[in-house]
Amino acid sequence: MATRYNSRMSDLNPAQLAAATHGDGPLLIIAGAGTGKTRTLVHRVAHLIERGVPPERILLLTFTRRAAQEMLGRVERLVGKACHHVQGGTFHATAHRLLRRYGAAAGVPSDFTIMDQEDSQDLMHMARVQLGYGDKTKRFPKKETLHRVYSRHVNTDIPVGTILADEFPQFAEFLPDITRIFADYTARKGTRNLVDYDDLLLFWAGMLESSPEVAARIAALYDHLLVDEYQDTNLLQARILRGLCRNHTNVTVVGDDAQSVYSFRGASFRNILDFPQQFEGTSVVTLEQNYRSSQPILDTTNTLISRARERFTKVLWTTRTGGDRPWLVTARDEDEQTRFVVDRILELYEGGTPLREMAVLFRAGYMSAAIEIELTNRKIPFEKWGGLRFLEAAHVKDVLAFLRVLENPRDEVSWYRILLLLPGIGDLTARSAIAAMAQAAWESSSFARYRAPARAHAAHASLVTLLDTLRTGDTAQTVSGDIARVRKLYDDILRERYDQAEPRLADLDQLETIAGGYPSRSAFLSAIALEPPSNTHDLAVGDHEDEDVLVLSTAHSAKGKEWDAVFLIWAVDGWFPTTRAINDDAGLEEERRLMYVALTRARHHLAVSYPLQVYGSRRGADYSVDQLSRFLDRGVREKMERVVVGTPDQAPIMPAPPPIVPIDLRALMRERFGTAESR
DNA sequence: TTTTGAAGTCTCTCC
DNA sequence: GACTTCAAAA
Repeated sequence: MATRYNSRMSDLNPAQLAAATHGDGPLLIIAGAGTGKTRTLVHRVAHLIERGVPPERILLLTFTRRAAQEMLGRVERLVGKACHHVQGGTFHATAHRLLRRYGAAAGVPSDFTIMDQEDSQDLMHMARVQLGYGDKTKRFPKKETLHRVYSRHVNTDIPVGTILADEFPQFAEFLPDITRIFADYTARKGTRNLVDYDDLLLFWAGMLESSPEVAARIAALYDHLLVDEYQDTNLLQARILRGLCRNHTNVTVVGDDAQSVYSFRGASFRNILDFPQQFEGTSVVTLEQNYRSSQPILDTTNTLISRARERFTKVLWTTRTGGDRPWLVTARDEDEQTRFVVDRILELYEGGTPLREMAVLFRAGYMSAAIEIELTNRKIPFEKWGGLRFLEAAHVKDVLAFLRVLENPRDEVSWYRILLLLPGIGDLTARSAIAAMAQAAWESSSFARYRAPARAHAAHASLVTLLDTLRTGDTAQTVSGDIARVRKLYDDILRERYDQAEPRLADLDQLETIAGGYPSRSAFLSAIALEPPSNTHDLAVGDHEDEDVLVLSTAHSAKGKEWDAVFLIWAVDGWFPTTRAINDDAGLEEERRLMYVALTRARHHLAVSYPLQVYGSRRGADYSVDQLSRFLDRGVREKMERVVVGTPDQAPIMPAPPPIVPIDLRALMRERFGTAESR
């Protein structure tokens, strides 16, 4: 038994070995980028299993489902199929599983529906309108803002008033109104049997803190807890961990404060810094030897992150020698940038680097549009991670809404969405129908009994028929069968509503296919809310691991990954860092860490590019001259190789004299804070 | 009361 | 440059 695993352990360096074979008690692993963090965690799981810990009593919390699967796959290669029973997934998915099983005991009905972010915002909107904040006498926060404040409050425990004062001072005066809306929002979720993302965590923490019997049962499920990417967890998640540590303190967390990039959802690298205080007797292991990147790349990224205000000091080093310096590519404009990236990709490909070993990274999803077009033209296969998602498309959400009201007749958000689709029904009719159903305690035939106005008779009748068919066929029917039936009604509406119907109909075909893989409607609905397919390839059946496809990804979605060659595009001030963060120290620091994450993905080749001139309407201008990202300061640039493509001194092709737009600080301030200029 | 057209907003990151 | 929201017409 020990032989197999001992031989595997020889792959590890002393620090990794110490972490992997750590006994009981809390363990904090500070792991710099590319230092074999995953390898260490994988070996630790293997070690625990070999030591006799039952796999099903190990809980591995990761940032994405993909990360969990990848790790468990590697554990399997070490210890065999025993690891199949290791519990794993995201915090949210784990919370979901536990709530379905133990929620009832803690007062949470087990048949709830999960709302995604947009649903939550819609429900927030309903609360807002209901309470009479719809009229525009004064500037009042929109549903997105309301939801953001709410979510931050739940995840960080920061009082709503403080959040408003810090981040939305222009809305601070509305605190009492906002509090009322939040109260109504919460009540609505309760009566409609809806649960948002934050509730999943909140109820999990609640089960552990308020109900001793349930808490004991849940805490007794696991002997060892392991958490990956701990720098991206928030206070609520830390509370959950503490709650799980009733009977033992066998909790291992791994993270890198320099890679904390999710503060927008309440994460704080404080969690890492405070871990030793929260768990007494913590052992700390630091991993500093980098196995990923060449020395010149490391020199560049080390310099970049050395500018950070506050961090654990650790300098990554490698024994690898040689390698090219990263390129800093100045392109005349976006076209030149695109051409450079695609040409270089082909060059590397000709040289033997598979497409799968290359990635193009950017700050936000929409920045890859030009590259996508060019790749399509040149017939280079790619997949895109992050950015706008398939499931967020309006037509997909429409179809899902039908399934959701079947699953949860009290789902007000979905009812409203469906009703508005029907000809002859608008806002008012939809609300009155919903009110009638609420009156009838959401009894399933109450919609059929609703007396629709004359012009909506036909629509009402066909919807009643459809829902009846779907309800009665319940037992024998498949989820994709349900969707097919919904589409008999919906496809016509879709053609009516959208200009380019064809690609949208194709999306629905795909949805039908995915649904085929799920045993029940509720399993399907929960799964797609918690683990949405992250790229178009995930949607197709089967695995595509072996396919040779280039990756386009947001910097966020690239975290935890690595490639032989990495291209970071749009390294322009105002894009990366985004303008939103420029007046905010903490935001700027996070942007810097995000760029650090992006650049440290590269093993051998790294190119950072930025176009000098941008055409098109950005703040109303036809044209602007851009500056290199402030993060690539002189010290960083000295570690890089400068490359110029296009002819930058050539006069730009454009109408009229160049209306160069300086950043108007006053306008920005006015936008942020209303009228006052001082601050 | 719904629908349609036009002005206005605001750009992100993810479970 | 896309999507939402607001206002007028059917």
